[in-house]
Amino acid sequence: MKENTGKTKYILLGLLAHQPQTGYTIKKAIEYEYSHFWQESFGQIYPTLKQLVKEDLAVIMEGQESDSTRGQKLYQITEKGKKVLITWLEQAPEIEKLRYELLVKVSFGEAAEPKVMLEHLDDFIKRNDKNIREMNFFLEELSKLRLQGDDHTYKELTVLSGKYFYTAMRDWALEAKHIISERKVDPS
Amino acid sequence: MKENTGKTKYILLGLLAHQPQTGYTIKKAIEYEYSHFWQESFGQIYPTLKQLVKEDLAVIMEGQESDSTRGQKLYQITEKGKKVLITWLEQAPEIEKLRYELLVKVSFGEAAEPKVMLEHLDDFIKRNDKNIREMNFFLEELSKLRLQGDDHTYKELTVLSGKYFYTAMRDWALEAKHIISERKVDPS
DNA sequence: AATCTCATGTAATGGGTTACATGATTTT
DNA sequence: AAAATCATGTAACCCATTACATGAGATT
Repeated sequence: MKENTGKTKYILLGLLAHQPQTGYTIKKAIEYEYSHFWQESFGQIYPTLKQLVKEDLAVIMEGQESDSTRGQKLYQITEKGKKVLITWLEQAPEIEKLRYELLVKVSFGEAAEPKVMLEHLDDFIKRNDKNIREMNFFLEELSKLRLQGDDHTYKELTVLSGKYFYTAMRDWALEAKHIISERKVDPS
Repeated sequence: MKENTGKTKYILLGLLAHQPQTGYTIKKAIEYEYSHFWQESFGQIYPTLKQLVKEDLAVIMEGQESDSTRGQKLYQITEKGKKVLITWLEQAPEIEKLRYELLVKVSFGEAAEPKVMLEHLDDFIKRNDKNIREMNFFLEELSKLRLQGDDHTYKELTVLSGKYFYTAMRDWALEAKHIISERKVDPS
């Protein structure tokens, strides 16, 4: 088995710290709540869960399953796991590197017809608009929960970051389209 | 040798379309002008250049080196290479996936002391401010070149995207700090 | 009965960074 | 003479996705 010095381990600990879960529900949770800034595949999740158990950071909750769980394994974080999680949270996060294929294409825009980049930007704007609507929807949901005394401040912050991010990208693309169009009309 | 179905190939073609270059100058160009949205290592660049030659997308410029080039190989894009580049530019870019460790940590913020996330956010704000200043500097430089009749519209667009992006991230972090602090003072 | 979703897991493959190896030229 | 930079390249390793294999339970 691999050593796994990466981040998957800590994401899983963070999710297990919230509530005991199976590999499958962890995957679904990441897809639903983290996909705009993080992703994990089954190929990472299952081996890493095994690793967590091996390192005493999590245990499989045996017995007392009320309903007949078919084959699933419910993982629970240990005290040691909580400590490891907190230590990791305190460490400075890695400086983020982006890989934005759209921007690479735009940078080579001169080599193509202006229409090509304008179309890519249109698609990009649509995508970002969709994401902005999604972020707004989540913010409303979280705000409702808050009124019911159910606080999710930190989750809200990540959704808010998505809103800021997608809005900035959309606004940039609108300006970029404008700049390219101007130039097309008046190539002085 | 690897097949390399990835993007490296096209980035190199895009850079070679601008001017003939060596692997080394390509690396430096990517570090200087692309690092905020793309990166490549020597371990990718050199094998890919070989591959380009093998596929007739680039050739090594032999002879006529005026100054004694020590061991370096100057690569030049071929007509076939230009066609392949244009075809790639026309294809829709891959939908971008982010991996933002800071946001993962923030999402687990409840498990740590508020001070921990506030400090991470402070660092993040500083980093973004630095990047914003850098983008502004680049924009000024490009604007000067423009006055001299040297157009870099598409390059400017990518720098502008950086400015939008880093500004949005900084503004979000400022609001996030505010929200966490409010909550700390008044934990009703 | 067939199909869909739940559920776990492994193997193959790909893509990328880092470390290492080598040597020339330039700067201090 | 030593150190820094220029310059190319390979090997090891790591991380991650995808494809595949298996099977239970639920739905049509």
